Amino acid sequence: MGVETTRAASAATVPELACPISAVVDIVFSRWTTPILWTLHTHGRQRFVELERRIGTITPKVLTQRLRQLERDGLVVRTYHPEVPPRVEYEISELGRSLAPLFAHLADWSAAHLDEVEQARQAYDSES
Amino acid sequence: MGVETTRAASAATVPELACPISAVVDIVFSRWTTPILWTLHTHGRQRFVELERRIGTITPKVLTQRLRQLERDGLVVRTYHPEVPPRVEYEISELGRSLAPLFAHLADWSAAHLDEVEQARQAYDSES
DNA sequence: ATAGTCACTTTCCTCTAGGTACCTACTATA
DNA sequence: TATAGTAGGTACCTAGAGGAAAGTGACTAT
Repeated sequence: MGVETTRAASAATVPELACPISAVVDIVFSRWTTPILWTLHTHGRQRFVELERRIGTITPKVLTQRLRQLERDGLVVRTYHPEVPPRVEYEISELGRSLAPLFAHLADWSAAHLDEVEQARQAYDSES
Repeated sequence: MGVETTRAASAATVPELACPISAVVDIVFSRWTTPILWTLHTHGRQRFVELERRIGTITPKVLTQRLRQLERDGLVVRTYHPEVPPRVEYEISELGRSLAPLFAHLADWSAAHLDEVEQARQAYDSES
């Protein structure tokens, strides 16, 4: 054990064998990606600082990391304008927009069932 | 700092202000929950060791933690039979089953667009 | 001359999720 | 006698994610 580093790592650490949607979950629902995609979706093309201010609690380092990852996955398009001061704009790609019905589906489930989750938690916490 | 532990933590760390689906994502797509729910969904009610073997790479400690969390959130029902040796069965709750179309939607997106993500990654890695 | 803007980058540090290993009590089987 | 199976609990440890804060470079405004 300890030999599987590069490509065998997927079999050792990623639980995709038991779940065909794990790959998508890693891409779309890793930390900070849904607030970024949601902000980009609702406010359209915008600059780095606008994203930073709208999300509010994210640090620039993490925002850069997540945007790079989203760009690499083809969900976000980055446009660099070599001006002074530099201007960079981010927008959702075509591929990213194809997630919109999925997010709407999630929002629907949230509206319909989130209070049931809250009730289940209160019941669980109060009994045992 | 360090004072916000119980309820102020949600405002300090959770990015829900910018994204109305963050709460659902935390509940449904936190680590190991999709393999567990998927296995429970496809193989029906089953015991702890069956889940452990089917998922394969999960440790019993983490499996216990995740199952407790899913039970608390009302997505999974745990049934304890006080026999010797003890027998415990897990199954998806009604609330958990309401996630099925969402998971199907995700599987559809995966089948339709996962290769585009892979292509985007290769393009990104080869150029810069 | 100083401060401010933008889009990051870098360094340092903390926190915790998760892994390893061992433990429980009881029974059936070899 | 010893081992395996059952569903976990507990203690310890490490790797890595993520936060805080300062720096960078080129230019502008005061």
